Amino acid sequence: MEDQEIRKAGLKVTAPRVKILELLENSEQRHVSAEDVYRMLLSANEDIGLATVYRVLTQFEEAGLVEKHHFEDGHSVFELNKGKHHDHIVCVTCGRVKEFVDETIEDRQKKIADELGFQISEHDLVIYGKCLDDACERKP
Amino acid sequence: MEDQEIRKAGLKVTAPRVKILELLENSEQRHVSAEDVYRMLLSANEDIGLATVYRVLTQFEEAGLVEKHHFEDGHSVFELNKGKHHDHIVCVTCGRVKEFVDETIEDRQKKIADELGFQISEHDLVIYGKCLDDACERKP
DNA sequence: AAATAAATTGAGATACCGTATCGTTGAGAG
DNA sequence: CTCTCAACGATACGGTATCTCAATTTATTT
Repeated sequence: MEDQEIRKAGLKVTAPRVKILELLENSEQRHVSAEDVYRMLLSANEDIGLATVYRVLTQFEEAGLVEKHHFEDGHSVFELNKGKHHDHIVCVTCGRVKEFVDETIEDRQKKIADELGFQISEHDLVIYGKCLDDACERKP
Repeated sequence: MEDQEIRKAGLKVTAPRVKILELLENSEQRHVSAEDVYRMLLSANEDIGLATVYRVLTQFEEAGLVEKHHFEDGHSVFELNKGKHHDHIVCVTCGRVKEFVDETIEDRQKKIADELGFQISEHDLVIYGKCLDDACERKP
């Protein structure tokens, strides 16, 4: 049950939080924006304000339940935290997102930060490209 | 002379473009936001509108004269294009930015994109961390 | 050098994303 | 069940970036 996860995060179990968490868990796309979530809630006839969506997603992020990413187009997306770090590759045309992990890159990053006198808190590698999928089209 | 570069970019040589390019070339910081540029112009008693600053920077970007980067805090910065690709490491506290290049990482990226069926157009690796500089302080 | 056509400009309006405020509601401890 | 404080929805707001449009400027043509 979602209730447990929310409680564990130190948050009260409220309808919006449960609904949003459910939605994230059952969503087709792993990467959704706050607006996406809001629209999905409307479709589901849930009466939840946009401000609450942002609030809840931010709280979930602080609690480590979801991760937030800022892509170059200025769009922020949230995704359920699977607990495993990964980077993203985004199609510049259709917006499709894939995930990947590469130990070599991870190691090099640590080394570089070390050399430059930084203590890594996090990082974001995003590769932008054109995917070769047949259905790749610019979104409307 | 800046005129040449602007002309080569296919743009008319106008006062705002020359001033902005000069400013980028002589600026202390390599990484400046549009607002930064605007404020610098005001200080220099130039009568150039904010909209123009955005327009010119965007044109410069399209012409390849500058590069634009979107950091996680939602801040965009521009920097003169030295023609050489590099990535960034940003201090989460003081905002200091350093650049680096790592061939190993570059290679791995190409390989990953290949495997996932993407044709890389560009990429952005940003490492966020805490720098160990003595003067590191949160900005006012 | 003057005329002209096209591009560019500044000011302000506007769009956009995300945050803050505020009065109301409801979760959950006692 | 009652009470208190956190959480809520609505809406105003803030900062960044873009759009609109009349006025100006560029650079080409006379």
